[in-house]
Amino acid sequence: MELPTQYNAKEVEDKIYRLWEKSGFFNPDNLPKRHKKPFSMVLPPPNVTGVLHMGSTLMLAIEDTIIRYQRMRGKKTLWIPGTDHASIATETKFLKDKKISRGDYADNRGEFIKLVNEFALQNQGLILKQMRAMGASLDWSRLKYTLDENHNNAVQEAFIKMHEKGIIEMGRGLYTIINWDVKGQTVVNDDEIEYEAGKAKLYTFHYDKNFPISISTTRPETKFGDSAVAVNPKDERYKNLIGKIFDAEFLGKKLIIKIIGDPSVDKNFGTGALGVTPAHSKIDAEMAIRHNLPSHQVINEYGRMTESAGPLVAGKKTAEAREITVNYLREKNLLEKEEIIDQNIPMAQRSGGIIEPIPKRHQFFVKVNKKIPGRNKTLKELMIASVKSGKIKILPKRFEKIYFNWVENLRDWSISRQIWYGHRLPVWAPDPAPSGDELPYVISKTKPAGKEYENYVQLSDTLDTWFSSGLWPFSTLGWPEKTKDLKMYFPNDVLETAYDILFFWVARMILMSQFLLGEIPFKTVYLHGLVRDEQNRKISKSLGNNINPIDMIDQYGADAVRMAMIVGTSVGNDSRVSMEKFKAYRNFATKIWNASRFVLMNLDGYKSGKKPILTKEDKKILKDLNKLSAEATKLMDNFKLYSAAEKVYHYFWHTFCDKIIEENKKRLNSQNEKEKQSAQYLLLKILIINLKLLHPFMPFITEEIYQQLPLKNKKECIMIEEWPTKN
RNA sequence: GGGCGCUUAGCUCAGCGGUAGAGCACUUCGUUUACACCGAAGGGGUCAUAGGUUCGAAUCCUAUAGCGCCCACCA
Repeated sequence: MELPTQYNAKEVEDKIYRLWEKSGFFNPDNLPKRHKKPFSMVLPPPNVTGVLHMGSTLMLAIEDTIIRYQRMRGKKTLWIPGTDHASIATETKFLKDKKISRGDYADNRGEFIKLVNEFALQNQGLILKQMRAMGASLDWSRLKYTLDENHNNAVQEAFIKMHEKGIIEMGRGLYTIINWDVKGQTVVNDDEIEYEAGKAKLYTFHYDKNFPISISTTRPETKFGDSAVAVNPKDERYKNLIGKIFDAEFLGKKLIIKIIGDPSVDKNFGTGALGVTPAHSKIDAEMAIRHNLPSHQVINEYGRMTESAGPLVAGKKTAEAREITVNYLREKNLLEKEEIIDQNIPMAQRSGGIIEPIPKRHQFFVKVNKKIPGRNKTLKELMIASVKSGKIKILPKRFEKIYFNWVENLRDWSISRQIWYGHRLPVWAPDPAPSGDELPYVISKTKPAGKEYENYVQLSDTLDTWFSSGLWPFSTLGWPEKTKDLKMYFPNDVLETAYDILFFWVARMILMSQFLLGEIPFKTVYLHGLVRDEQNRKISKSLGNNINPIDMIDQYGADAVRMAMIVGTSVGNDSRVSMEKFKAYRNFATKIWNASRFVLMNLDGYKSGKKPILTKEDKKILKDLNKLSAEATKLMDNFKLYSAAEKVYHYFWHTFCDKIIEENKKRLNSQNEKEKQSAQYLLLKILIINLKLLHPFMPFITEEIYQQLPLKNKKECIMIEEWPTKN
């Protein structure tokens, strides 16, 4: 048989992938009988508008390796593919791309959604194709999308169930301070904020000449909304003022300021007195509730001053208002001090716009500290117990600590978004909404029937995209229906993802699963790190160090790319990629190819199935090989993929090729048929075992060679061969 | 401010209580009919520093220094 000396990955990969797809074995329903015990994972669904990047390449390499290993171990393996509509990300991208705003479609939301959806889906085929190019053995017959009818239904159902139990609640209006993304025109959750290090001026001043205390602030423009000055109750300087109420005139605006004592005030910061602005600070709002203070909103959703900010600044942008305020204070000799301090500026992760804390009505929240009726536990407690009990194992273990730390400090999850593209809340309310904080509303998937609901419309808001993603491990299996898949494949065995979405996603899945199914969503969480370039920089477009994985696959082959991603990458740690690495494993592929070619070339007269006489030396070699298999198995079971890959690599190249093949060349050329047969048997045996051990890592080349081997009991493909634990 | 990591051969990283490891790079040699995307031989580390525990420490403990990440967001 004539094979080229260099392995042509490009030619082989398409052909082999088609062979696998045709075999049907990506779908566990089609696997042979020996595959009984289920093993399931979901693919973290990439954003539908995305393209494959190095991070997703790493993810696919790890997950496919795990799945292929488990499949060979005889598991009934299910790996579900899907894509995410990624509401806020996609809508932001769409608006930017088309240079329009939601306002342009104010009267035609339907049309807007249609356009975003088209925009979102136009690239879906590309990312799916790229996953195939990596060799991912995903069950395409179960392909899901987060806007599928079933998933949509799951989202509505989840909302309804959580609302029923009082775990989802509407916020309290004026005293509910949310993070408002002025640029993106939506509420965002605490963890969607990024802080930019910066400097700010801290101003110390009196509201007016008659006011007895001076206060410090970095945001003078918010002071129009003040309703109190808080001091520490133990602060001797102010003790006797507590409880008094003063009228103050602040740039033409009349303020009624009560002096309150609150232990949260730091005596040593600034003047030790804090102007309380309930409408524009979460901490102040909490204080206002404790002390029963009124709240006045002075900044609106567009980052401009409201009417209640008074005549001199109403309608101005916050920055202008600040300038006017400071100038005024300076002129009137009310400004005591200006100092520069370090301050981090909150920015919206998606839009990059400034975050403005403002009050907002009719917002829904997941209450994490509320006891769930009938279970007497809070979501927080359930989330912690899932991991503390050992039911969920997080790898590497240090992330368990990080997880606990995060969950313990978790605050209520704000889930309403003013985005349009996404899952709309199943909430109906009168249109127009009555003024005031109270809103009569009905929870329903469709418009509630009845005369009294005639003027009800569905709320405009959609749900935080992570609310939807949190359902993924079971919605993909058919939940809320009681499907066969759900019964068989839930909880998932492994959830593999990047550590930077531990909170966003992993924690939310645990929350949702515990609440809705009373069960953990998965048993093991395998976290991988970031992929960096050879200079340890993050890979990003702006740095220009972007490596396109598809180019790498074209150039070096998918197997080499997969190995380069896996070897040298331990669980939870960042890894680096470089051309050298790709090259090294491309060379390894060639080595595998040539060694196999050599074995095949020397099989003249070989009788398969007949076991020849083996020397002591041969037996020792096979025994060592057993040891290797056992070691690799143990490493794989412990998710030490990098280590297993390296071991097999090393054995194949430096033991099998450099020693065993070399030492057997003489025997292969021997005139003694028996000796020749023994050598042929030995080499072929070692080769096939190595191919199996390598298959999860380098599926294409091992399959291509397997297809050409003369074997007894040959399976349809190496993909469903038995993983060698002993030979 | 709180937390978590990392520091081992030139580079990237394993090892995590029993005489220092891998890949890549480097040096020398080799046109052996599988492979030069190759082979053979070889050089190279007081495992960040200082203490401690131990018969024995890269490995456990405590400090120190440098680097990195996450969380909080003091008005």
